[in-house]
Amino acid sequence: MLKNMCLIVCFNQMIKCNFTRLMEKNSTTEEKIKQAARKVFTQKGYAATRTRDIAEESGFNLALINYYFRSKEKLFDIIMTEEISGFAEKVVAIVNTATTGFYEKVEQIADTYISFLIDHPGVPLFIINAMNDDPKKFFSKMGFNPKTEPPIVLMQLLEILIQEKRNVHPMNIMMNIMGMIVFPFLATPIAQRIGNMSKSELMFVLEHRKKMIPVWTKAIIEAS
Amino acid sequence: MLKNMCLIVCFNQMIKCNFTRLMEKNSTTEEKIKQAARKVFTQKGYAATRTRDIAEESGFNLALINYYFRSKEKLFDIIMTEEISGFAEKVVAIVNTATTGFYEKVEQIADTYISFLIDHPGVPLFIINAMNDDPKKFFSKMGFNPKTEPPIVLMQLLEILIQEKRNVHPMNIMMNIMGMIVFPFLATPIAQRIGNMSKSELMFVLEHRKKMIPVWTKAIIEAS
DNA sequence: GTCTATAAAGTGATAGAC
DNA sequence: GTCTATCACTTTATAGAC
Repeated sequence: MLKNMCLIVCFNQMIKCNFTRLMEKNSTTEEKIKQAARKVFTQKGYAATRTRDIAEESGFNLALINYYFRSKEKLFDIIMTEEISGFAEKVVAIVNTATTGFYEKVEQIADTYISFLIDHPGVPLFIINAMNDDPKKFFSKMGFNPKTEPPIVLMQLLEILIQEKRNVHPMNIMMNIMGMIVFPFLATPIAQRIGNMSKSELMFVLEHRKKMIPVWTKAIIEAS
Repeated sequence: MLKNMCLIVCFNQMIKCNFTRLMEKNSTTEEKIKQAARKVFTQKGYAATRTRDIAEESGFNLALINYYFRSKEKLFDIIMTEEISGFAEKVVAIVNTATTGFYEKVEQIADTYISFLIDHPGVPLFIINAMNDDPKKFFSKMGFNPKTEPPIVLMQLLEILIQEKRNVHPMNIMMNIMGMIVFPFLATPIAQRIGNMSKSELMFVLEHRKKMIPVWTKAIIEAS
């Protein structure tokens, strides 16, 4: 009988423990505050958000922000680092594979990124601001340092340009590719106001870009 | 003798007056504060700049900002409006002429804009932030309202796309053109760090873009 | 862990002397 | 017009009760 009781208690403990482990990632106070911070920081930027905004958005008290994260800046750094890795890690893998060719990589990047950005349209502006605000900090958070070898895509592109005797700086091509992927998410208001586009129309245009960016890239290189 | 004195005084007054008129546009206190404000606002954005920063940058006292401009926000609005018109007015003229063709316009815009942006590299990020921060305010300051007819370029592009039976949304082409012009100025840190480019190298690349953007545009359209 | 209350510093704006 | 001094308010951060 005693043994049975013990087992039940043990079992309940186990359930509780696993349940907690499963839930905690999304429902801890700490995590809730982080989610609130991510939302507000992404929307308004560092300077314009007050810790009170984050507290309100999280549903918790102002003091808890400092209890969990020490300061506004430390919290921001965590969010920034996460956003950067979320943005970068997808691409780093693709960009540094030797087994795929250049155009194949462009295809993968365009597809992966645009899908990601459709779900996180505020990320590009957030990242570009963080990058311009403090480049050194940004690239170190990104795990990039001057000694890092240039990514394989860049080498592959260079090879194509040399082989085909194109007269362009590879960075000019890379900027076009990055711009084609990212710019629409910076200029959404233009599309909406001047282009007079509805949300679904914008969606259609963005989906179309996934397919077209590799094609356009090829055309750009061949015209150079 | 009295008459001579009078003439001299008059003459001196005239000199002084004209001299003042010539100088005042650049050396009035008001103008100096505006220049300081432009610099700081463009560098750090509205929320992150303190009126004290502007005062220090201008060389004048904090109180003079309110004396001349009533409030931080009113000063910002003036700067924003000026930046927007400076950025827009160049293009509006080009974009709405019926006498030039589409590709000719792209040529002119690329050339004019990139030259302008080389001298004012902080403007694109400033404008994009202002636009995303408060689109309604932004477009009204820009003199654009929903009733405004779409610019002539857009019509000309549409005509080309229909005539050549291209299967793209015109906005997709416009975003590429805008992105090709503007994106390098948002991503300068990438070029410098990852591309490891010196300032002169970056300059060379940017100059090359002036010529290439029309060519690339044509290639993109023909590949669509 | 979470709250209330408050300290400590910052920030926009103004009054008043010169 | 320009400055110093200061007010009024906001904002980050912490102390201490529960």
